[in-house]
Amino acid sequence: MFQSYTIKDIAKALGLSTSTVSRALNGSYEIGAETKKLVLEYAEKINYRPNPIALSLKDQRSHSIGVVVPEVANNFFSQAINGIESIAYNRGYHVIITQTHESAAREAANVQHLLSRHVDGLLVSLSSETTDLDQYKYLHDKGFPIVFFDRIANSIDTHKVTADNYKGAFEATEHLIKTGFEKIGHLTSASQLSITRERLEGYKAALEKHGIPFQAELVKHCNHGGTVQQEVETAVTQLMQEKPDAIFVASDRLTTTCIPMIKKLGLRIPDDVAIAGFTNSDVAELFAPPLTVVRQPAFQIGQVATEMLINVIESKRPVTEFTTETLDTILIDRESSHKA
Amino acid sequence: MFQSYTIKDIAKALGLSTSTVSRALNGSYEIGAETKKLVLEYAEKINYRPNPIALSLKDQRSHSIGVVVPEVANNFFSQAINGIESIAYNRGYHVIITQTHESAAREAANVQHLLSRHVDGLLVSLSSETTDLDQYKYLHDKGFPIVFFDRIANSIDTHKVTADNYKGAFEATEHLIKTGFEKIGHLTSASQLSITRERLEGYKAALEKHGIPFQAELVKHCNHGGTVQQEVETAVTQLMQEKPDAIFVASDRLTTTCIPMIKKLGLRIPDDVAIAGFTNSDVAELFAPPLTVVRQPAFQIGQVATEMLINVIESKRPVTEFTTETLDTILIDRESSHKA
DNA sequence: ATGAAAGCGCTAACAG
DNA sequence: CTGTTAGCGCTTTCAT
Repeated sequence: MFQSYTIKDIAKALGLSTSTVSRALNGSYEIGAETKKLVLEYAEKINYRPNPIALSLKDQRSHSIGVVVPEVANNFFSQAINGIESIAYNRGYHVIITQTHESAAREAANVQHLLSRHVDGLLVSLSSETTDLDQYKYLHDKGFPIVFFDRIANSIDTHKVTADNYKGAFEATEHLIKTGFEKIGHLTSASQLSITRERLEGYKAALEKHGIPFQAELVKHCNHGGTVQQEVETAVTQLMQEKPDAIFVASDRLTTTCIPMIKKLGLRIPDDVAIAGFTNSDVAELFAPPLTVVRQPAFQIGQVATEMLINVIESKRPVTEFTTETLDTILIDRESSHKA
Repeated sequence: MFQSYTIKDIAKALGLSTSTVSRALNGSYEIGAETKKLVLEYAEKINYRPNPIALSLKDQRSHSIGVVVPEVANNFFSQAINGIESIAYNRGYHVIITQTHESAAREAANVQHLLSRHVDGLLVSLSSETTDLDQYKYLHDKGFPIVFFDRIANSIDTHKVTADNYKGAFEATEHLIKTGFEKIGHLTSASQLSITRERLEGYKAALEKHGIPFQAELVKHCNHGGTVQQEVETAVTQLMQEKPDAIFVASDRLTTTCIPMIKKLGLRIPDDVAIAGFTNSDVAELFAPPLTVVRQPAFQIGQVATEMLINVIESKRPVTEFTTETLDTILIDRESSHKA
């Protein structure tokens, strides 16, 4: 359909062999200076580009990395993908993005799909439904490069990158306490997710530090992470029956979806109930009221994870030492958490 | 690094030739039923997956499509990408996404990069800086499949998919007029963009229909489409000096960025100035005040564009008939456009 | 210093 | 019905 020049074309045009051309192009030393110059100039002239597919076939590497995320149309993930792209592009990899839509089955299918495409490594943020990590364990044991980010798999010893969820949650909760709220609810995602656990711990720690007893009935989980309207509605309704004076919301989607529901119940924010939540929305400032948020360094998380992954991929020797990078969150204080 | 089985492994294990195995796998008729069964069962058992790279090399197709968009972290584009992915995935293509960040130079580099990766076709939404379309013309003339979406190139006769920008703008403007506003400003992006032109036309047509004279000083352009804060600030300030009683904003990013600026000028929405604007934000309802928006069918636009592109790619004969699909927008009426 | 040839995984034309 | 062979574009021995 769209033909570009090959090494053969150059060889023919210059009366050389393909191997000579190849050597010239690759800056090999064992080659005549003038021949080399000739080849390079001609290649430049016809705008020669090596065929990456042929290269991949040769060295068994696709120069692509697979990304598995719950949703693309989500502030956190689109920003993270932005970071992933920026690094991958510079290091000569392309990125294949797949979405799980929070389904474990879809996630497994995506991983299979990516493997069949021979990606060189995987960047994964687990779906909220995922409990079975066997496929990742299997791959990792075989030496296949995997880096988890954001929603990580604790039981697998590989590179991981997250925001400091514990600290972010701690700060948000403490902020609410210091502002004067006493009965603080917690709206969060599926309990098996790492982010859910870490944020819950941060929430608990802040309560404890300030001598507020933890009450299990003030914590409500949404197992589909806010993608199912009904679920959030139920959780919010139940939570509000406990009459908390503030809520700390633990995920991007939940933070935005819970607000209209609270309003629907006839409650005013922050007069009846204050809100602080994790979100990477750029427009939280424009909300009624402007939203107090914990913001994750999504772009950097994407970048760091990609750096790590490509380092593993390009490592000469099998990697056995793995690290977990934790990046700071930012708390932005706005009206939704102010005392009436 | 991570080895999977090849057709050769199967051939060896079963004492057959690779071509027989290939035929069995591809369901060729000229093959013994039992041999076929044998091969298929064994392939199934070892979870054989054909190497797509080898296939690509063979038939000179990469089974990947290149996407060129301004930004990923943008409501409209992330939703469109979602649509692109959904179709591409089902039709066996993978998607390589690149971002121009509204730079023409970056756009040209991205196209080159994608071509060097031998993508089978291109899905393009132009940057606001792009005026030179020569590279696209050249490719298109050579028969290379390109589909433009959203921000299209009028001078190139290929498939295109857009929202009905004219109608969307007309409806929004007419809505403002019918609500009772009389001096309606228009905040929009770079004038060379198709979406800018079409929306401006819709705006003008609505004014004309209702006997309101068009005033050029009520139209302000932001050449970087809202990515540069300063530019929006200048445009908004200048526009407000004309004292419009309503503004129709013509792009996603601008709609959200202009709001804080208007507030900063001490103006209340909609009491001092009403707002209606294009945006695909999911949270426009939560704004203060809730925002009247024109919403584009971003997901479908992505889907339709991808369908078209893959059809061209897979067409046996050169495609010479091109169509432009126009999808309806939705006007959602909320407080920001209500009369005091 | 350069060319010939093999091989990466797969398919298809060509023999049998 | 099945095996042999060539070839996609490129690199890399192995010869020369």
